[in-house]
Amino acid sequence: MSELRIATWNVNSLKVRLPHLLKWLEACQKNQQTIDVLGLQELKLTDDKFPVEELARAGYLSLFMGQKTYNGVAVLVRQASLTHLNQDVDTAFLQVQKNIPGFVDDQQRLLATTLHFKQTQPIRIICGYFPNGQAPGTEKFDYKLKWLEALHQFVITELQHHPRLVLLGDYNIAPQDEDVHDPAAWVGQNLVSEPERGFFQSFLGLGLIDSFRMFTQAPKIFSWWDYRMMGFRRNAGMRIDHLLISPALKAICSACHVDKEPRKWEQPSDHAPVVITLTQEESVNP
DNA sequence: ATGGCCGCGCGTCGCGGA
Repeated sequence: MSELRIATWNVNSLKVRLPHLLKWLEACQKNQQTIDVLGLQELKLTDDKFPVEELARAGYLSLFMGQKTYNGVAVLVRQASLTHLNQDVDTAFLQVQKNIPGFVDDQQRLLATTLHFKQTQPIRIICGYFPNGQAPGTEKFDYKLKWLEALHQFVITELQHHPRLVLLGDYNIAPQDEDVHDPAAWVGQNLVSEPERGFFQSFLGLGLIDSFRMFTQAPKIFSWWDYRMMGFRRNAGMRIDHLLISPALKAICSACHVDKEPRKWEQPSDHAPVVITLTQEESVNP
């Protein structure tokens, strides 16, 4: 029996958070919870500043698309998890798509790629940093809805070509009231408003499954906590980072959890990583 | 305790984040 772990983490500046990232990857490995694929969001750096070498020394190949100050996404894959035919950057990241086709955007928010593993059949990864939206009624909110509509169309096409698909990232949407620390205070606001939740449901309507809700979870599990007002200490958070999986992956998905540990460290990201485990009977591509 | 943040940039406050 072999396992594959796929994670998402908004690091809120990779420059500041690289030590946390390396420490977390190492800690996971030490705990027999090695991360095989990691989608990162909010790199906040240009491509020339991406820490390719440091991550390579940690055993990971990197696909990334950054910009100055804002946004930026990456997909990391553990080299040792890839088949022997996919051992360098050019062969590891196949069928790369940068941003949403047909959606003109100067913000770097989406990477899609296909990975070929030793442990299991190929998997399509779509890593997104969904727009924040600021507040309903603003231009940024309109942009968020347009981005979501374009993504919805893109995912329809992707599912036709890639039955084994994970749509992961910082969705900036808390899908249900149970994903919000104080639902009454947040009614109609950004991250929980009806149109945003409507788009989240529309992804489920395509057959995607919220991996987190496949399993019994303790109440009040969140993935983001505001830096202000002692959000983390009060567990005043939201669950806005998600891994949606296609039906073909549902049967082998055996766990999904938020790892709060890195949020407790000094100078943390305001988001915690979320991890899914895929369990396969045996190796298929030795 | 009802309120306190953080990262970035030709910056020393304003913006964006969520």
